Amino acid sequence: MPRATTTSDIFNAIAEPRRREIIGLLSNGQRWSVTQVVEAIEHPQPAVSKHLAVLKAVGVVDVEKAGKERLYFLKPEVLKPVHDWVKPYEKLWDTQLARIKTRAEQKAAERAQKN
Amino acid sequence: MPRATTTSDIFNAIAEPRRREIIGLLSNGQRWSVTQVVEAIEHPQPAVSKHLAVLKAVGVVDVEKAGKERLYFLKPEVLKPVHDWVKPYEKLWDTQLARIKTRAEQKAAERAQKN
DNA sequence: TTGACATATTCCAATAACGGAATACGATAC
DNA sequence: GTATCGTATTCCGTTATTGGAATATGTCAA
Repeated sequence: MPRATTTSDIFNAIAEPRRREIIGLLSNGQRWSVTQVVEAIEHPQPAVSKHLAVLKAVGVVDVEKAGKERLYFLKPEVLKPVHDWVKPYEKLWDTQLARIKTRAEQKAAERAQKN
Repeated sequence: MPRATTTSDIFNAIAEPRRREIIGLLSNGQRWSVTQVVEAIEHPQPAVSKHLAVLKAVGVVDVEKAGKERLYFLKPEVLKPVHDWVKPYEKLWDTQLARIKTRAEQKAAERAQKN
């Protein structure tokens, strides 16, 4: 069994850095033509069109026709599963950092006592 | 150019659902032997060992030897880049929901005025 | 209708994933 | 040392991906 398709879910779609970059561009809420995306990220037009097709397949972007242009825009809510999955772990490194910080403060307090 | 390696970064590593599942298991902060993981997720041992190897390669888990067992545990901070990347988008679907809510409230207010 | 522009699609080559099966390695116990 | 348990590794076949190049499709304007 090969690796899951890039279009099989949002986790596979965003594994590719340039696709995350495109999502980042569209995050300003504006509609972007393919040419604009091509100019922003430095990559040939066919490659960009392919990445956009993957993003569209998983639903994280959608298109609007405008004459000869295609205007892509973000559907951010499709990223929610990623957020929901990773959010709980935030607490783990938070508490770990908190623990380190606490220990550092304790040592500082000990040093202060000695003097 | 082929797809990026699953071990090339955390985004590629977590694209595979069973690897996310394993991360979920280890999120209780305990050390898990391979056998325990095998029993928890239903999957043959070699497959689990391979997934663990990928997770270890990107650093999101680490191992400790204990006799003939290998005890794996989570290094949650490696997930931080994923969290950091996706977090800003939260606001987008939040405001979108907020906008819908606002509109609903406006309509309710309009209806209230008519009566 | 011809041409120019915007975008999508197709074909290619190279690469790596995944599960499965078999097997190898390593540690303990007898 | 031999058996056994726990785990890792190797080999296999199938399949998708990626960028690149070339080309096709579609839309508008002159």
